[in-house]
Parts: sequence; C-alpha cells; structure tokens
Amino acid sequence: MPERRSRKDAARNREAVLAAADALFARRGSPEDVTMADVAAAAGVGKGTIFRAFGDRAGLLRALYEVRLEPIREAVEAGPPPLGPATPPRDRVPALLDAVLCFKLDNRGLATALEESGSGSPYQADHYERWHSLLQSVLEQIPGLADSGFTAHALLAATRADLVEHLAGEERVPRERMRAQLADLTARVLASGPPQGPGHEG
Amino acid sequence: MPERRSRKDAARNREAVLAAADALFARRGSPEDVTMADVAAAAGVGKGTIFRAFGDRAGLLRALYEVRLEPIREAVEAGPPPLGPATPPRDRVPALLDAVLCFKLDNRGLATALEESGSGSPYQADHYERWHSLLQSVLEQIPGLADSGFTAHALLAATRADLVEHLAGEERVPRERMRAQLADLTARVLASGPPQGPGHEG
DNA sequence: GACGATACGGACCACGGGTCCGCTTTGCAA
DNA sequence: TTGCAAAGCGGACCCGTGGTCCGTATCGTC
Repeated sequence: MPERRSRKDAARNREAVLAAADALFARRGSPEDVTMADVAAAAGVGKGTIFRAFGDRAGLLRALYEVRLEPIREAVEAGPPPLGPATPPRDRVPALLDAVLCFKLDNRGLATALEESGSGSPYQADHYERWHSLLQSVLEQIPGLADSGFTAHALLAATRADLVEHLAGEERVPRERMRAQLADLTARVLASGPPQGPGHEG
Repeated sequence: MPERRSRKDAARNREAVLAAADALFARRGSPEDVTMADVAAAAGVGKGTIFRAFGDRAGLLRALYEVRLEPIREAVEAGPPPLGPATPPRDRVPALLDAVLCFKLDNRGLATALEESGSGSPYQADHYERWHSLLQSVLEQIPGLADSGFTAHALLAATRADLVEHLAGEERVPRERMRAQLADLTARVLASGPPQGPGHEG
C-alpha cells in the first residue's frame, strides 16, 4: 500500500503543527509576528520537527493553504455550476473570482502570510499559476476579449490578500459589499464586447 | 532660509546614500539581497549614518521613491494634459494609470523593494494613499461609475510592482504591449455604462 | 586655534529562519 | 518480552540582517 512511509507520531505531529499554525495565523493580526518558534511551541513540538516535516516556512504555509483550498478546488474541477466546468464562461468567471475572494476573506491571515512570505513574488507560486491559467482559459472562451492572460492577472490582482485585508480590516468594508464590488468590476470587464466605442476615441 | 539644519557632510552623505541605494536596487535583481550594509559600503559610509539619516530601511526606500516620483507628481498636480488637472476624467484616468505603470517599469527594483518592504501592506503607505485618493476622486467625476473607491484599488492593483516585475521579467511582455493591455483594461472598466450594449447581453 | 555641537562608523545586540546531532520512540522480529 | 535498527525528535546552535550605541572625527564658529 502507498502509505508506507511516515511513522504515526510523525503524522500526528504534522497534524498538530498544521492545526497550531492555522490557529496562530487566524488569531494573530499580522502573519509577520507568527514565528516558527511560536508555531513549534503552540504545537508542542520542537522547531526541528517543523522543518523536517515542511522544509521551510513557505512549505508550511503552502501545506496549510492546500488543505484549506481542497474543497474549493474540487468544486472548481468537478463540481456543479456555477464553479464547475459545466458553467458557461460568462457566469463562471465571476463565480471563480467570488470563490477566491471568499476564500481570502475566510483565511485572511493565512492568505496574507502566504502571499508575502518571501521567496519572491506570489506570481511564482504554483497555486497562483493554477488559478491564473484556469481563469485565462475560461476567459478565452468569451468572444471579443483580448489579452486574456493580462485580464486574468488584473482580475486576480483585485483579490490580492493584502488588498482584501486592507478593505476588510482598515476600511471596514463588509463582506457582501466587497463581493458585490468585485462582481461589478468583473461584469464591467466582461461586458464590453466587440470594438464599440462611445465615439470620443479620435 | 529653511535649510539651516544639517551639516554639509551630512547632506553630502545623504546624497551618496541615495545614489548608492538607487544604483544597487536598479542593478541587483531582487531587492531582498540588497542589504543595508551593502548600501552603506557602496556609499562609502557606515551603517549608522544611513539609519541616522533615514530612520530605517523603509525610510530609505520612501525617500528614494519620493525623489524619483517628484517629476510625475508635479506633472499630475499642475502639469498639462493628459496628466494634469485640466484633463477630462475619462482621459485622465488612463493617463494616470499609464504613468504609474511606466514609473514602475522604469524603477522596477525600487518599486518592488518598497512594496514588499515590510511594515505591513503597501496599503498603509501614504504614497499609495495619495494615488488612490486622487484616482478615486477622478473616477467620481465620471457619471455612471459606482464604487469609485474599489475601482481605484482594483485598477491600481493591476499595476502592482510585483505583477509588473513578473510580466516584464518572467513573461517577457514588452513595455508597449503592457501599456496597451493596461489601457485596454482601463477602457473596459470605464466604458461600461448603463446606456450602450451590443445586444448579446441576455 | 580652540571648543561645543553635530555627525560618523563599525563593533555590538536582538531576533528570526534554518541546521545538527545526541537522545527517544517506534515498529518489527526473534 | 526483549532487542535492535531505523525513523523521528527537539532544542542548542549557527548565521545573516535590521537596528543601536558611543568613542572619535569633523564642522563651524569665535
């Protein structure tokens, strides 16, 4: 059978670390002031254990992220509309963005931590790559939209974790309002179709 | 005259540090691996001098940013169209965004460094605050646009330094193409008003 | 030239990520 | 049950970085 590696205490510790980290990132305001030693202490293990299990800080964040993202990913890959693949593109794009936004609202600490967690920009992380290529491919199915790659980047940029954090935390924008704003923006980006033009273009 | 404080060696060192930092951030790929000690060495001063002059790393970045941004800020505040205040809103919005984009393209290292340079999100930095409130106020003058605050955030998000860096560096998108893409996105966001609609909308 | 104020600069500190290695636990087998 | 090798543990330790401190050099003035 596959699960032959990993002793049971290792597995238990892994879970403990994930749980502890999850709690800490959720509880604490800034992800910056959750140190690896904190996580270790909260999980009741040594630092070595964390690094053995996850490689480095980014690895821990990634693992957490994957766990939390799992249900959404399934819904996107094989679920029913409006997230699933059977949805018509014009409806699926806003649904995808709304899902991303909600996810980041529900996991503010974690998402922020992952996005700013070093090793360069979030744009090299492969979870971003996945969202982007999916969104791009859906956008491509909408006729009259050029630059689906850039559009995908731009739409995703509107859901950046630190922006969401700022809106929710500083500007106290309520969840539903934020969702509506994003939906509105998406609609505007998708709406303009073929080469019309109000006439003031030279 | 105002400039009565600061001994001349202090002033000279300040300039040396700014120049050195500027060069380093431009030359080096990642802003992460420009350390304060590097800057000090390159400027031929001690670390203490830098911290005395700029407070902390973020302060140095901010100072550099201000210097570089000065001409643009003037053009925006009192220059001729399309950046200046006399420009009609529908033309000024894309011009502002284009200016931001070009600035970040021309100062990739610096902009990236400033945006990720800790102390929380870029959304607390007051230069962001300035761009946002300006953009928002211009957007508000365009009839039929709701949520100018969020729209301003979203449009600015499309010019985030790390995104620009990714597009220019990884995806090798040429400058003019990127400008065109941003202009197109902006146009789409601004275009959709209630009135028109090519007819394929339901 | 002398003297106080100002600024210099690099040794020094705090702290966080990441490593290492002697010790413990686990799981298997006799 | 006992023995034993491998897997895993954990915290002392290392190292690089931002930031501080204070004896010393410089400035500017009289």
